[in-house]
Amino acid sequence: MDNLNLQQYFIDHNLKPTPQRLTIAKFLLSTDTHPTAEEIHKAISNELPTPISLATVYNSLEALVKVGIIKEVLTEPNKVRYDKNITNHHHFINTKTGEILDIEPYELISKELIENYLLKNPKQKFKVSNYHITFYGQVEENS
Amino acid sequence: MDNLNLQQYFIDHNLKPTPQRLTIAKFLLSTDTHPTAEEIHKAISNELPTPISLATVYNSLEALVKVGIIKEVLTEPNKVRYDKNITNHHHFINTKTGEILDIEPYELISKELIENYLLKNPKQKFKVSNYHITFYGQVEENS
DNA sequence: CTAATGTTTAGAATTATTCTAATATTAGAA
DNA sequence: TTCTAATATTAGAATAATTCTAAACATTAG
Repeated sequence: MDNLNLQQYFIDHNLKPTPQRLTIAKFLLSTDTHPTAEEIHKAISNELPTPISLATVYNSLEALVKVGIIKEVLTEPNKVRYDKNITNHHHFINTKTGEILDIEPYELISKELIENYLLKNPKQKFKVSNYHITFYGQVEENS
Repeated sequence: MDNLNLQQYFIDHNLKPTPQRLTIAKFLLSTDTHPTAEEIHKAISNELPTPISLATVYNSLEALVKVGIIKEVLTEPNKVRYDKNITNHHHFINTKTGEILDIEPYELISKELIENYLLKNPKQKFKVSNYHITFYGQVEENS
C-alpha cells in the first residue's frame, strides 16, 4: 500500500491520517519483521520533524490494529509484537534465533476438516471463525 | 498424577518437593482452566500453613515449566497463563467469554503435510519440531 | 475566526514480573 | 540426631511494558 492509498484507507476507516500514524503504518508495511512498540519508536524517531512520544506509538498501534491494517503477535511472554496484516497468515518461529517468519495460508486445513476435528471433543460444538498456527523449528537457507 | 508421584517426579527432575511447589503443581493439575500467577497465588494462599509470597509462585512456576509439568500459554497481551501440560495440545479460545479450552491433538495434520506445506514457501527449508494451533470461535454446549 | 473535537505529549500511574539480599528449609554427611 | 552446604522462600525494591492523565496543539465545521 503506498502513501496515498494509506491516507485513503485511514479516511475510509474514520482515522485521521496524522504524520505519526502514517509514519508508523508505512514503517510496518515496509518490513517483514515483527517489531515491538519500543523498536518501532526507535526506528521511526528520526523520520519525523519533531520527536514522537512512546505514548503516541502505543496509541497509533492500537488505532492501526482497530482498523485492521496490522495485527498483534504474541510469541514471547509479556511482549507484544506487531505485524503488517492484510492477509490472514501463520507464523514460524526459528527456535535458534527467535526470528518470526510469516507463513502464507495456502489451504493447509479446510474449515470442514477443522470442524470435524473439533467434533471429536465430545462435550461441545465449536464454531471456528479463525485459526492461527505457530510452527516451531529450524530453518536452513536454500542454496 | 497424585501426591506421591508428584514428589517422585520432582525428585527425578532434581527439584526439591517443597510444600509450595507441590501445592502449586497439585492446584494446576486439578484444574482445566489456565490461570495466571496472580490467580494461582490467590487460589492456593489458604492451602498452606503460612502465606506464600507471589515471588515464590513465580519461581515455582518457572521451575515447573522447566521440568515439563506445566506450560506457558500466551493468549492475551502481557499476561502469561499456565496450563497443566504433559501432552502436547492445542487451544480453542471462546471469543465471547475469553475462556480457553484444551483441544487434544488427535492427528489433525501429519508432519509430512506440514513440511510439504511449508515447502511452498520458496526461500527456506523448514524443519518443524512442533506446532500449536489456536482456534478462535464460539461454543455451543450440546444438550 | 472560533468552538468543538480529536491528537499528541510528558510524565505519572499501573501491572506483571524479576531481582536482591536476608532468612529459612532441606537433604545428606558426620 | 546434629551440622553443614546448597537451595528455597520471603518482603520489598526494581524493572519493563503499557496505560492513564490532563495540558497543549492541530484540524475541521460552522
